[in-house]
Amino acid sequence: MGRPRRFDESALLDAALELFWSKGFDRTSVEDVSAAAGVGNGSIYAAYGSKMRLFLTVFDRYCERRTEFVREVILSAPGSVRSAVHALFKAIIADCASHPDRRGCLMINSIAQFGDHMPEVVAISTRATEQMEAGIADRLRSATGPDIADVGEDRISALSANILLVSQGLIQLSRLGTPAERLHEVAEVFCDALPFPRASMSPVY
Amino acid sequence: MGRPRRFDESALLDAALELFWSKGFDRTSVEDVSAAAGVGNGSIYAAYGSKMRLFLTVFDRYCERRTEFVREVILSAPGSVRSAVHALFKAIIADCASHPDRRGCLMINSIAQFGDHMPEVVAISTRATEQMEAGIADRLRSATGPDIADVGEDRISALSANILLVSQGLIQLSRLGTPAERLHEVAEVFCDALPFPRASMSPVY
DNA sequence: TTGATTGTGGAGGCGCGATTCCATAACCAT
DNA sequence: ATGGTTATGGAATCGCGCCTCCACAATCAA
Repeated sequence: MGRPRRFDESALLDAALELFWSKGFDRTSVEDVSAAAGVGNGSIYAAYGSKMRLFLTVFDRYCERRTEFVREVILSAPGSVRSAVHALFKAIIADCASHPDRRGCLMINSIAQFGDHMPEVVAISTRATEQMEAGIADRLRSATGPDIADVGEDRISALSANILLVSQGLIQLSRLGTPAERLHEVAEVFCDALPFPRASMSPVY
Repeated sequence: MGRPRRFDESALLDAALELFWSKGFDRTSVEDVSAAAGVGNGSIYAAYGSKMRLFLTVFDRYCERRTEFVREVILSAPGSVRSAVHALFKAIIADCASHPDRRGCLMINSIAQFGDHMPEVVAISTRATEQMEAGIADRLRSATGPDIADVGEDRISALSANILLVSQGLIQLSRLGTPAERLHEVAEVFCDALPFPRASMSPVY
């Protein structure tokens, strides 16, 4: 055993996330990360090997958190399926509003920038997307009692993907400066169209 | 009057578009554009001043074409509103499939990359988005006869935004390698949920 | 204590690519 | 034809940032 690591890895990754997310990969230099985290770049390269691998580590961490966030919101939301989806959109919109710089979602941003030449980014994103869809699908199934709705199992998956897709679309819209009210309107229209019974007519689960 | 421009500006912009779109802004050098278009970089700088202004010119051109594409598809689609929306998604998915490199949509990519520090990109994107939404809204109104559907004018706008948002989401999904069949399923589920009468029950316009 | 091993951070190498320069060419007006 | 003006494209500049290097520090085993 040699000298133990002195820097706080979690803090370093958080600092790097803040920079990569707010400024973007190219506009963030390793020096920036080094300065923000108070860690010499030698240590960073010893630990991660390259700027890109540092990014991938940060990105994976972000996607895991994001996945957990979506699953947590949709799965813990009480009431009808429609209200749960509504809660998801509301949480997403609130999350967007919490970033005044309109930085959007790092996963979406990274797919846009690296999707065509960084297989790792695609792999991590695909995995996260699948897990989020699975969480949404689990929640949707809570309303597929025989007398509740006629949403077949085969459509649950596509519908889950659709819901996730809309939530990502809302984030994209927010990047253009669309006010939260407008986002809520768009989300509302979608919720209204969901093939599930109205909240007022469904039992409380 | 001095010496006239020798190079074909349209060809230059198309060459630059191909590079910026397929490789991304940062991974495309001005030399690349110069070589691809057969135009010396001196001419490029004389005409556009900087790489970024060249990009903005290209980007604006792309957004106009994209806007026209969406408007053309949705407005010229015959039949019910639902089938028109379906046609839009189908066209979008086909367009994605025509790019085996899964490059996505330059507008979405650019918002992701420049949305937070390039006001021009946001402005161009916002304008394009508004025009696309307006086109979709026009098409939706073709079914708002008193006895057809009860979609209020106030919801037309939100619904239009929603439809556009889904089509952009489909593009994003395609970047992860989602097969066209799956995209069609997701689009289908959305179309089915639209608050318009079923195609089989509505008159042919 | 001492040697082996691994972490640390700052200084510097080094290549890449945006931008500028410039000698030359093409065109118009006179 | 000639001078004024603008276009051209290749060469040169120049700064930035990824990455490497290295002297030094901290820990453990013996």
